[in-house]
Amino acid sequence: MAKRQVTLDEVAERAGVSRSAASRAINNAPNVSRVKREAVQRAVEALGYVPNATARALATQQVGSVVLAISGEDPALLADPFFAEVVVGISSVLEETDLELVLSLATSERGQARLAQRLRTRQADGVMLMSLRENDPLAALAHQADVPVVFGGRPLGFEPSYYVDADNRCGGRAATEHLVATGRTRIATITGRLDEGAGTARYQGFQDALAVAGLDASRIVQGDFAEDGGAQAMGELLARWPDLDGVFVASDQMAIGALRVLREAGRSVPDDVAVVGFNDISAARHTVPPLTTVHQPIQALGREMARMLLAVLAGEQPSPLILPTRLVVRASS
Amino acid sequence: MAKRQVTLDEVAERAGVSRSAASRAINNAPNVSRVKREAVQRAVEALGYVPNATARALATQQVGSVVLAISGEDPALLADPFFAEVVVGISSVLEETDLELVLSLATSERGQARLAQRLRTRQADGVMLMSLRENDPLAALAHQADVPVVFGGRPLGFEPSYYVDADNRCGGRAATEHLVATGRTRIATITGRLDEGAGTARYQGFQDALAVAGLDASRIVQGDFAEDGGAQAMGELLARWPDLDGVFVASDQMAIGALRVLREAGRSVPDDVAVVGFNDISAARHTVPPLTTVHQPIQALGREMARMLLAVLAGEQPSPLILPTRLVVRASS
DNA sequence: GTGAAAGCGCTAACAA
DNA sequence: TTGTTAGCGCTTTCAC
Repeated sequence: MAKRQVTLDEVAERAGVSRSAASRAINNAPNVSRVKREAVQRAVEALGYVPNATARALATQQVGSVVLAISGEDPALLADPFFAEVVVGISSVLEETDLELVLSLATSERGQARLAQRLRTRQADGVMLMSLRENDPLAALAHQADVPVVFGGRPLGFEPSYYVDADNRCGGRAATEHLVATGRTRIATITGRLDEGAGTARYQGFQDALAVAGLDASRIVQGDFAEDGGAQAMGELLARWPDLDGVFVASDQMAIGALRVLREAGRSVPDDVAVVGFNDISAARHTVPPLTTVHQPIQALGREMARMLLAVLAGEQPSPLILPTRLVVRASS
Repeated sequence: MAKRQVTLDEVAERAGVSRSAASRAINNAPNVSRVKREAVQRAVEALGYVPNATARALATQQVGSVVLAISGEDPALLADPFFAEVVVGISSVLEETDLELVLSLATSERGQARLAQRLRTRQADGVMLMSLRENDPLAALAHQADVPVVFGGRPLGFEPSYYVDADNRCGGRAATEHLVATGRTRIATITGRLDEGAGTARYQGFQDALAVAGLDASRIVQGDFAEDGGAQAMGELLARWPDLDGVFVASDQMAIGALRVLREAGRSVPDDVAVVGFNDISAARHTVPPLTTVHQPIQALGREMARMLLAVLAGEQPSPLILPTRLVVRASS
């Protein structure tokens, strides 16, 4: 540990050139002669020189990292397969660049404060913000941020310049239409959090479809996207509308909880009650019965967020992106 | 964007003190008079000063971040619920500190190279390394690393100073003993990757138990910890030893795949074949039938890794940690 | 094509 | 308790 760092000066000396020449050679700037470039090359190898990123960052005013901030009070949020997939997408893009990914769970007060500071002091070159709540303090931060911000999902209450979202409304509609098309008439929904864009959009899709079909859209219980919440919501639904024959659940995680409750209540799926989820997480294929759900390209969401941020960083002005969703019919409906 | 940064000098000037005084006040060093401290305080507020972390890092030679590196060729690794939980544990600890978490998926050549560089140039204050393979290039890096390294799971081939692991061998043994105790006699196993510590340890536990019971331990197929691998391995197992009546599967993910194959093969679980998994991921409760499995405290694993790293960073020499595992009996056995 | 010199913003040793 | 003075290691004008 704590070996002394080999500095650029040492390389320069060894190569018998000036420090600036060495610097140019290393960052392969154009104005360096062949011989010097090669001399520097050799010196670098010989000395095992590796540039100090911090110093470089200080000099260039570029940090070399971007942060992914996830809002929400529960640190376990990240364990949600949805976010995990998003992270995979993001890091697959970032791996091709020299940027690194800083994970910022802005759950505690402290976490929020830290994030705020980072955003204001350009301690990151860019920020990706996910799953903002309505009136989320992070939104304010984003506005005064010193660095580009890309949103994952459209936040409620304002339209950011850069975001990538899935077509949640359309997906919710497709899911519900499917229930209608398969003959269900007493259709309920377990919504996601209605203070998040994805939650409201999916719910709107639900309303859209039932309005067109002329069906009653009042069977609704609000959930929270998580499994236990889904179970609880299903219980409530069953208690209030025991005659329901179809339910659109705004996330697969909740749908898994709902399936459990339905089973415990002795309702057969899909015979008594058809269930359609949302997200198409990998677990959806293995529920019993396998879950009909709305597929959204989660990894792609992450990838596109990262790409968009890169584009902004490169001085471009990419336009917002809406990724398509599509219904995947399995046995639960 | 790109507001000019307020510097310490400006604060000092505004407060009417020297820069060093300002610096001391801000880092609340002892030797500053009350009045100056407060003057600086006010100036900071008035100017909206926020220290520049990069400059500080350069001066103090402390970066303020730690990296979690996950080895493996598949970027989707992170979507594994196991890793996701570990990350949750880590970040819950880090959130209490001023360190941030850099996620480094060392999957591509490039990723590895970058990580190597970071490790060698002290671009992070510490490193957590997970799921190293035998002869993993990362291990070499870890040795020449300039910064403290904490391992998640014991790597094969050497004993690092700092690691936290789960008691995999004991867990594998408990799982297998349970199969024995419930009367199974033709017991097979789907191992994890045998070039990873966790994989071999669980397999050893399997062997231990069967040796004690005097049963045949030759029914083994190697898996890879992932669901599809588990399905495939189960197929192979069934083909080679159609008479098996119990199987210890070294990860829940693989067990989920195995359950599917058993169902498709018309074997009833647990009547024809008892299945025991490992990890106790949340999905294990919802398989059909619910999965008997070996619980390990995954979030705690992450937490302890982070704590251990903090301890090392604080100059302590924490001893390695082995977290307990325990059998959770559900309906699949 | 090359080198000298002036920073980037902060900390820390030293002298006062 | 205070201020002065060097750095930390790199980039980048600006003359040559």
